[in-house]
Amino acid sequence: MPRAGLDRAAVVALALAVVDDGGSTGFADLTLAAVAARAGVAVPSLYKHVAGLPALRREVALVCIEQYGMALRAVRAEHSGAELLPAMARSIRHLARRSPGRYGAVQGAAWVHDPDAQAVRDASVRVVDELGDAVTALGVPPERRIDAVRAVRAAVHGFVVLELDGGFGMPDDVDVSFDFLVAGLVGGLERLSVS
Amino acid sequence: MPRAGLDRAAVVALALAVVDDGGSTGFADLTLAAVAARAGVAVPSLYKHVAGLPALRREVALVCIEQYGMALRAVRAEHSGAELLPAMARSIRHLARRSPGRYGAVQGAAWVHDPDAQAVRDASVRVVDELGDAVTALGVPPERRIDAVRAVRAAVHGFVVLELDGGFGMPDDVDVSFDFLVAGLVGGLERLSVS
DNA sequence: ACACAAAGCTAATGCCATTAGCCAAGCACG
DNA sequence: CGTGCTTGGCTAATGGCATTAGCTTTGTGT
Repeated sequence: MPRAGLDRAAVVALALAVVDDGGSTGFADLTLAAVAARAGVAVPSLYKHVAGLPALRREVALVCIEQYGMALRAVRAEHSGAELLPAMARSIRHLARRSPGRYGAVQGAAWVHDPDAQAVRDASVRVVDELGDAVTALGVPPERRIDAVRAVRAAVHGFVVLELDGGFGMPDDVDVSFDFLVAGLVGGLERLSVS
Repeated sequence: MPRAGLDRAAVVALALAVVDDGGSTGFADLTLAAVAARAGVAVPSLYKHVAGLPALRREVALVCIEQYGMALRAVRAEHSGAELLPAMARSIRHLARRSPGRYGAVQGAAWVHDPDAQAVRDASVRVVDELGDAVTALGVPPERRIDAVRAVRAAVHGFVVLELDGGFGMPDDVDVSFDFLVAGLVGGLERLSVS
């Protein structure tokens, strides 16, 4: 029987493929059995490369969060000033729609109290910092920065989650609603810089 | 062996207790085994009262969504005009913090494409209608009503989800951030009525 | 050519949901 | 009071999953 030639990275890549194929619940539904099937290998063989399902989830989440952060950094390289925040918001939604499973991996903050997930936490902090720069570029004063970032995260994340779960029953144009939300957000934050 | 005297309602009540004890993942972690243990009964006995785990989840979700809707209706009975929306937002967050597991049940919109979940969908629609009334009371014009409701849902839901998952790393006062978010939301929507 | 580490495997355990089929409790009616 | 049926409980069996233990084979490095 020929070897499959797996390694840690290959297993994570297969897991990402499973997540991608699983729609918006792809991450929650991630299973060692599915990864093993895709690798053409028996389930216990995976333990030669990853410590178990929770560890694999952690690795997958790390990749997804880093990808998320890279997307935001790319946005920052191409936009500035008041354009930065709306561009980031659009980028986040775009990412979530293109890879709903991976977006789900970014969410599930089981990491918060997991001592083995420092890398995941660090990556999350970098993402939040990007958003902080964007609100600052909007003129938000430093003492409001945290509140502003929280508001942005809440609004964008909430919208995306509701959209992915099909929570917006009406067929009415969701793009318009998103632009409306972002415009309101930007307007509200800009007014902070003058008042 | 004496009978346990269960019925459908009792099983759902036990399931709600399991959800309540399970923190913010209580709904996701709901298990027939846990319910059976609490009932002092073997797992298969539950099938005499509910059709299975998915069905039990549906029943639990229905209770939670109706409770959610009742809370909003209670708010509407006590507030009006521009005070209605902020009061509802606070009520939603309060509910979520007091019963994170139940809030999780409201979320998981697996119901959207489940033919057996019409009652759940109907209850959700009633909740959204409450919010629609609140934005209307703020002076939002009818053609913006849908966008406004979506923005409110996204912002509040996003905030609550991030808060429950511990997604707000900083210890900085989360109450202040929530008030900030709600104030921004109300301000943005009010400006629609004049422009 | 040999030895040893790494990468597969099978077998076994345990937890969960679900189905089938058995048994006893309690009520309903003669 | 008894006879019997409905009903709510049970055990046993099946199948999916994760995990652990321990065996075997492959490849590589010397």
